[in-house]
Amino acid sequence: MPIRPAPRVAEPEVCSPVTCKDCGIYGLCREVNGPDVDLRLLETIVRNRKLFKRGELLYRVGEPLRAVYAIRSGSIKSYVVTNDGRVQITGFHITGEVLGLGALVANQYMSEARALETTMVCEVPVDVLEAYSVEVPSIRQQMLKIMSQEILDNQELMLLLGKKNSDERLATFLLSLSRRFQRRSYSPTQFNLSMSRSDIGNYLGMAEETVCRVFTRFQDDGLLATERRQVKLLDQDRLKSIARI
Amino acid sequence: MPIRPAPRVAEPEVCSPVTCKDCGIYGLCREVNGPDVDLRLLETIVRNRKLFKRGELLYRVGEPLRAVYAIRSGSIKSYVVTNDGRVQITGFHITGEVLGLGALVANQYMSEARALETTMVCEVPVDVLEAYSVEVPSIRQQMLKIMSQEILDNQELMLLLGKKNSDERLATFLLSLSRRFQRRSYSPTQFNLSMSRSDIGNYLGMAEETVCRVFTRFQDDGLLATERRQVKLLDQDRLKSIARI
DNA sequence: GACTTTCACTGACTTAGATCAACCAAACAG
DNA sequence: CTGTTTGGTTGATCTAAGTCAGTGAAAGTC
Repeated sequence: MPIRPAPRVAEPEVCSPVTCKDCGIYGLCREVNGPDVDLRLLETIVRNRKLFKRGELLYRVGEPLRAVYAIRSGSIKSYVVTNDGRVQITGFHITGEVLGLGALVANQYMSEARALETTMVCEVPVDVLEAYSVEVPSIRQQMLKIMSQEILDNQELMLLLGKKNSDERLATFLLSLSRRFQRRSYSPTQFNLSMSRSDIGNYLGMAEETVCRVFTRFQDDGLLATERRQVKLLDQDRLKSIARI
Repeated sequence: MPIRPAPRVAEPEVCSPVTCKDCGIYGLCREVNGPDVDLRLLETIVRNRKLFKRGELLYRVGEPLRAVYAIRSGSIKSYVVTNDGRVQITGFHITGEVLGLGALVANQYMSEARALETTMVCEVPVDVLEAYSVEVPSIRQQMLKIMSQEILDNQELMLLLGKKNSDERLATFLLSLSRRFQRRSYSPTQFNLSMSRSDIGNYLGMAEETVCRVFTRFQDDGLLATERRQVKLLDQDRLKSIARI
């Protein structure tokens, strides 16, 4: 049996709320706060803060679109369900990201969304969003950009599920999270996973046990250090070559 | 070795073009041909027929959106490619279906599309489409409906790739094709597969050989009859229970 | 603080499906 | 018409990852 050092990593940092600058709808807020526009959107958004506890539902598939959500702090999972009850997680959303925009197409939510931990969101009612997307053209642009990123993310997940092995899947997952934390001004090398091993396995199409084993092997190989949900990436280059990014 | 009867199936029917009534953009054509609108859209569409031979490319990922396509006859595959060259087919499109609408979000194509056989399409230039979607509100509705179906199809594929075994995958695939042929007024029980076993395997995330083996087993079990690309579904109920639909 | 539940991890074993290799039939090219 | 290529099928073998079972640690709960 190989000796594994099981290196300690720092305590989880307090989950601080994102600044508006790092928020996915900052573009929207900034636009309506330009020289010639009033503060109504920002005010509406700021007034509509909502808190979801771990496990609470934001919306269900098929429900009429009420609002889209920007995550100020915390994290959320999106998933779809078969008629025989099997679940496929289709995305994790972290602080600063926006979800629910896919619902704009059909005017109803296309998936279910559930908080992974205590999560504070800015709720943007759809009528407010639509009114402003008419008044301020670049809001429309911003929304389309987020929606097209959603399509690309889905395609990337299809590729991962259809064509990658377990090592590639987990490496891809960790590097994607890393990149997204960096974009929101968090550390790209050290972060806390708010989802369970089981959720990761579900998302990546592998068994929970396999997720654990790959984590352990990556740790043995000096690629990263983990302690439960705290992760420290030690060799991003090698992870990239494993993920084939 | 079990004796397999290898039942004969009828010759492939001639691939006849879809009637406008069965076409995915019929709603659009009909709208602009209502009592108070002129014939410009239909004329534009009918004038812009294009023929693609097997293997020819309709568009590449990243190319600026020029037009969307309605298939009059033939079939097309959409796919995405990793930077190391692996391919994941994300959809097959048959006669009567519309493709390219996903590109409206980012104003550029999100995947590559290639003809599986000699394929006749109605090309709808994006400026024509946009002009009419302003004039005729229900065209916008029709487009949104097709786009939301695309999102749902992607989610279904993620679920299939992440959570289903080989039998479920192939049964799901065949029943999905069957339903779509039926919608376009073709036989739901007997049809021609325009894609190779290798393409089916790629789409469903399984090896070509596994696709063959499952076809053979389904045939042995009396669920269907195949001869190369010609398929006859013999027991849709049992297929449904396998697919868990 | 004791009890229960949940979660992460590990080992032993099994298996679905991949890979490798070969063959045949149809389609195609000259 | 003949040689060549492509696509579909099958058998033999291998292996990556799933399943089952058990343990310990952490996090809730009363």
